[in-house]
Amino acid sequence: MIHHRWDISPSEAIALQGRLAALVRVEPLVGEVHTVVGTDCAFMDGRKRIIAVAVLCDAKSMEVLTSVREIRRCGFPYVSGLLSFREAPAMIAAVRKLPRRLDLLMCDGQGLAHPRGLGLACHVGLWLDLPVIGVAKSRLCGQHRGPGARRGCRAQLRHNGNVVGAVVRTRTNVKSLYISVGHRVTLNESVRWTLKACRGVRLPEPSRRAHQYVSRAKTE
DNA sequence: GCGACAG
DNA sequence: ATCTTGTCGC
Repeated sequence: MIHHRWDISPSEAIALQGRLAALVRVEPLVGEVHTVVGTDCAFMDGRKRIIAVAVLCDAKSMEVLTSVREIRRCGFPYVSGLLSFREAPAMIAAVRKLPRRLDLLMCDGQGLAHPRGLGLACHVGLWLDLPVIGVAKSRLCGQHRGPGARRGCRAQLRHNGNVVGAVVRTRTNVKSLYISVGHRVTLNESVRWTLKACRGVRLPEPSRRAHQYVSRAKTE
């Protein structure tokens, strides 16, 4: 069963990740991608509440079509490797508020590039049964050679002998991004969509807009 | 014991 | 993530 309780202990969460990881599917996208959604979270009242934002963009122009938000009380502490238990509940609720259908989702964090193969992007993808790409700004696990300095350069991210993601230079001479599969998409498609969505800046447009919106919403 | 550690 | 202003470089 994919759906489960979220109010569990860190040790129970780790055990659960082991079971859920086996359900993640790496497969080509099905059908055309017309819309791409970006999500991001921020904290309010000194981490007492969490706000999640989901921004729906047109896949062709990457223009924003709609955005929604969800505010909840924080129910789980930040623990490296257990990020989804802290952010996924609010993030999932926000995505479900979107009025239109979404074809692809970008999460701010790792997908398969996770110690137990179940990063935030995988967890959200399984729960919603949607194609999800993990777009992280820094490394959680695995090693890699430095990708070239030019936009488009990439390097394999491997962990325990497996390729779990790609380190991608989305902008020349700017810190690279850690891309990995969340669910129902391949690593190559993930990299291509990420590059396609970066309009001259480091972060893909849906993610960048989600970050802007969540920061703004927090101050209102 | 020591260093690493998504957001 | 969050606390925070201006500043250096492409």
